[in-house]
Amino acid sequence: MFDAVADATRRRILALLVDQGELCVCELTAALDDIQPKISRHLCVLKDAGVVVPRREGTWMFYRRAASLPPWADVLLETLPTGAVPELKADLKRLKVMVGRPERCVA
Amino acid sequence: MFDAVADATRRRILALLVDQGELCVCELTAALDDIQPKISRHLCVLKDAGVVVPRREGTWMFYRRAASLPPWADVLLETLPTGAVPELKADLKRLKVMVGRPERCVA
DNA sequence: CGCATATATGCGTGTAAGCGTATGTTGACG
DNA sequence: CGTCAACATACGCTTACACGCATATATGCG
Repeated sequence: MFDAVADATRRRILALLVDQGELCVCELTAALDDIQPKISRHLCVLKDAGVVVPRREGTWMFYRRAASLPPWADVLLETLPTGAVPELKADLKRLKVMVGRPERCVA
Repeated sequence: MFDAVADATRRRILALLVDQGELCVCELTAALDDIQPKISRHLCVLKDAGVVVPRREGTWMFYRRAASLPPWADVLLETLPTGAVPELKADLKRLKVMVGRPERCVA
C-alpha cells in the first residue's frame, strides 16, 4: 500500500481516481500528459497491490479504486486529493479538455 | 513526505513517535531491535524531510514529530498507529521492557 | 586531559525500481 | 480475415537508496 503511494506518478493517478471515480488508460494518459506504457505499468503495480480494480468495456480498460480496503488505507487515499498531490489541478484541467473521451455504459 | 513513509523502518519509527510523543535514538534502537547507525540515518532522513524535530538533552537526542505540517500530512501520520504498521505492537512491547531508559527533563 | 556513552557519518556494495523503446495482445469493425 | 485502436509487456539501461561496517563527533564525568 505504501509502495503504491511511494511514486509521484502513482499518486497523481490515484488522486484522479479518487476524485473522478473511474477512468480508462487513455484518459489517464491524457490527464498526466505522459506516454501510455508508463501509465499502464503503474496501473499494473496498483492493481497487483490491490489498490485499484480493472474493468473491461470493449477496447477500454477502466480502473477504479478498490472497495473494502482497511480503514487506514481509505483514509490515506482520501488525503491525496486534499493537497497531497500538487499536480492534481493541472491534471484535471487536461482531462477536461481531452478530446475523444469514451462514453461509459456503466457509470 | 511520502518519501518518509515509503520505508518500513521509517514507518515503524513514526508510528512509535506518534504514539509515544518523544523518544531518543537508543529507545528507538531498542524498540525496533536494530542497529544504531541504521536508526540514526533514518532519523536523519525524517529530519531533513521536516517530518521530525530533534532536541538535545545531555548525551541524548530526542525526536518528536514536527508541528504545523499540512493537514493531509497530519492525517497520514495519524493513520500509522491505527493498523498501518503491523510491527507496532511488538515494538511497543520491546520499548516497555527496555532497561536504562533515560529520564526526561522536559516531558 | 582521558575515558565512556550516545549519536552521527563516510564508504563500498547490492538490489530494487522507474524509464523509454519496441513489440505483443486483445477486441471492434468492415 | 485484415486492419485499426487501446492496452499490456519484454528488454536493456540507469539511478536511487537501504544496508553493514568502521569510524568520527560530542557530551558528561572524574
